Amino acid sequence: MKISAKADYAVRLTAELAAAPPNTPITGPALASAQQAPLAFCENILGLLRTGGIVASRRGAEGGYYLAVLPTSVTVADVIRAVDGPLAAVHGDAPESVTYLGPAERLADVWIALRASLRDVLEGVTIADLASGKLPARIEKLAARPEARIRR
Amino acid sequence: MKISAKADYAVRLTAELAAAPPNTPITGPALASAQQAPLAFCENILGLLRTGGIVASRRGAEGGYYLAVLPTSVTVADVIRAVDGPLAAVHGDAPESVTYLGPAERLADVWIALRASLRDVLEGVTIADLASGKLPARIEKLAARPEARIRR
DNA sequence: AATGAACCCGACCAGGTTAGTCGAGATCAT
DNA sequence: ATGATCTCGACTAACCTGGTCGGGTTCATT
Repeated sequence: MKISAKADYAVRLTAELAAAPPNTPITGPALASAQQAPLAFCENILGLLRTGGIVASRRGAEGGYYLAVLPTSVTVADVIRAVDGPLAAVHGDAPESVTYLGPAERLADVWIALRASLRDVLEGVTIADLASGKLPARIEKLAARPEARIRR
Repeated sequence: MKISAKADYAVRLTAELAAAPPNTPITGPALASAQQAPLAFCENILGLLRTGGIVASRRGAEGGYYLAVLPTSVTVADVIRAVDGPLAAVHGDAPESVTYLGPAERLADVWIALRASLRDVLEGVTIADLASGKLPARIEKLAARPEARIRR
């Protein structure tokens, strides 16, 4: 249940692209330094985002990376799936494909509910939301709950 | 964003203990075979659950493992935390302790909302719920949503 | 056409985590 | 006392994650 460095960087880089004027490529080094992230790893991730259809790139001089889709139509979930694969998996398999015995029988439904709840958050926030600083009310409300900020 | 084998097994083993009559120890081998899980690994996990205060054990003949707390008062979240540590972390750190620059600034709130939503599910299901097969209405509803079962 | 800036892509590496093993020692029934 | 039973912590092998490196390709500019 942890958010990988790859996913974290991927979302940050995509947000950075969404904040720039459309169709003007930004170079890898510029992106990496804007988010204070290691360059080589960033270009690695940008490659994944490209094969995932989220960003596009132009080579050569005046080249760089730019969004391949409208920032309003790509969600945080899309970005994470592009670099990490499916959002939730129980040691490799999809939650709906595992079966349990005896008293644990209903556990599959817990994992499925968990994934649904993950999706509700991650598919509810677009990259445009993030870049503009205006999160949807549902998300703001969840994040603002007093107990949401304590460690546990 | 994946559920570890350790967490999965831990919940299953705890459910198995909850289904047995209280205070009668169940042996490691019995637990492992009931859930068709590798024995040595199970005993490893049971050790973690013991230091986490969720199960207790008695050695020697007629020994085994039993719940250290009421099954109605331990949640799935408690079990996972006992074996895997904090529920959500962004590459090692707590979500509320990371800070982001520029267009990614609000990302921390997304991660916090995500964790809150995780908790709502995992702290809402007790081991007793699971073992009895009666999940809380909120969870049932989430799991039953038609789109909850498709892969994506 | 030459130049140089920039992406592309795979190989590589270290360290940590994960899944799983094993033997030694503790405990209890008889 | 004995021996069967079971716990328990140290150990390992494989894999994944985060991260690097270098050579090759592409393309705007001059």
